[in-house]
Amino acid sequence: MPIRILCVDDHALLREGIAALIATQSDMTLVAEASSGREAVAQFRLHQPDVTLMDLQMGEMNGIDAIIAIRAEWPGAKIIVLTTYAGDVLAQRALKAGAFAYVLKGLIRKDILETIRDVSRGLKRIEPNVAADLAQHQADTSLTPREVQVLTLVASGNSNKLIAAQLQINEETAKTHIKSILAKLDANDRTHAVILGLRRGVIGF
Amino acid sequence: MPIRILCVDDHALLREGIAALIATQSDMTLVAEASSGREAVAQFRLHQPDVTLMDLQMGEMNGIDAIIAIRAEWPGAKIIVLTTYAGDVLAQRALKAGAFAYVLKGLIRKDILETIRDVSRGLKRIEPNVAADLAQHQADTSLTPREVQVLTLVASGNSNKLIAAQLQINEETAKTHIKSILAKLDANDRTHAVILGLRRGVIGF
DNA sequence: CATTTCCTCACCCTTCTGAGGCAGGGACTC
DNA sequence: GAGTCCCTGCCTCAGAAGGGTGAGGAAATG
Repeated sequence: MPIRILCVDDHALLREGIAALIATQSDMTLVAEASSGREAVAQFRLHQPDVTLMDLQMGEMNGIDAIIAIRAEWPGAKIIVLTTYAGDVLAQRALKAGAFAYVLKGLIRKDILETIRDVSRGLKRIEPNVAADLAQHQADTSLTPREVQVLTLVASGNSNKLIAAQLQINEETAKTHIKSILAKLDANDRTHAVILGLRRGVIGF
Repeated sequence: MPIRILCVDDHALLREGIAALIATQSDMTLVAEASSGREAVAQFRLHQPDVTLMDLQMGEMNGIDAIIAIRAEWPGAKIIVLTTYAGDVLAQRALKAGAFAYVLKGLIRKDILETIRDVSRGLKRIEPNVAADLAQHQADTSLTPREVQVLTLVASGNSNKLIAAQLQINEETAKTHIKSILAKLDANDRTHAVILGLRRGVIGF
């Protein structure tokens, strides 16, 4: 009984690569593909695959929301996050959402196939790189929702005054949030904070 | 006589996808793969393919430098840039370096195959999206080398004083560069400039 | 109920930033 | 040789950013 796999990625070429890779394995079969989070949920509903390979960056519904949606309906769903690169915060969120593994695209075939087999057996598996990142930062206090909101506005080039206006809070409050963000991310200034936020997956591009 | 193709990308999975795609076409054959710019030049030297598919973001030597190196040796080399997403500046530089086409990953098979055929016949081809971006910004004066250098330092969270120290120039000069950058990119402040620089491919991640 | 976290706001103070204008020297082009 | 672009430097000055500290209310957590 082969491992039934669903592949979710908005890059057709990459899905093609996965398909080709899986086709070479006698114990695996690709039962469906999806190019967005929304499609992923639909396809999962249709096929209920043993393992789902899920990208995070997608158009219609991101991977993390898709993971949450799928596991809300099927708590046993085994999902592997397969992403180009993403900061530790994204990895953390994905794992918290119920992902079984977090692997980077660009890995050699063997590693990806092994991860699929491991996960299909119910084992969890984290990339050494990602694990190191997680270990390094998991102790760090992460940003609060409000701080993420502020940082996002900072990333758009807003001044404290404009941020305050948009969030309908006092400018002093905005400054307090900024100060907190700088301290938590260990950033030199707001620009640095934005870069670190991007790198670590706190804010999107 | 099939179109002989070299595929350059640091993602093994994506190369796999390309390979699978090309394998379905009777008039194309994949003669070599490379996972870095350096390898790309070596493989080109070995096989002198009709068409090269080249990613831009790679570890050892980036795609643009690889294009320049290859076309320095073989001015007739037909290279297609195949990238996930990149700003207009990168596209501009790639085309200037001698790329025949600039297409985004995530396109459907047909478009990619058509581009390969067009380029193999010597036609150039630009993505509509990318072309629009280029048209929109090509009038803009681009950043000077020094300004790019300054912006890169800004992105690392350096103050004007530190930037000046690292470049061994006066802080006032650093400020002049910053002012010029802000004006050219039409940015509100340095943070905004960094974001715009990232989006447009002026600076890397 | 006690504690903690988060969001909110306030005040003081120093430093940095960004707008504006100006100008000389070097390199390159026409 | 004239013009242009780039890099460099200087000045002023208002406004913004950031460090430090404190503190109150709301909500969640134990």
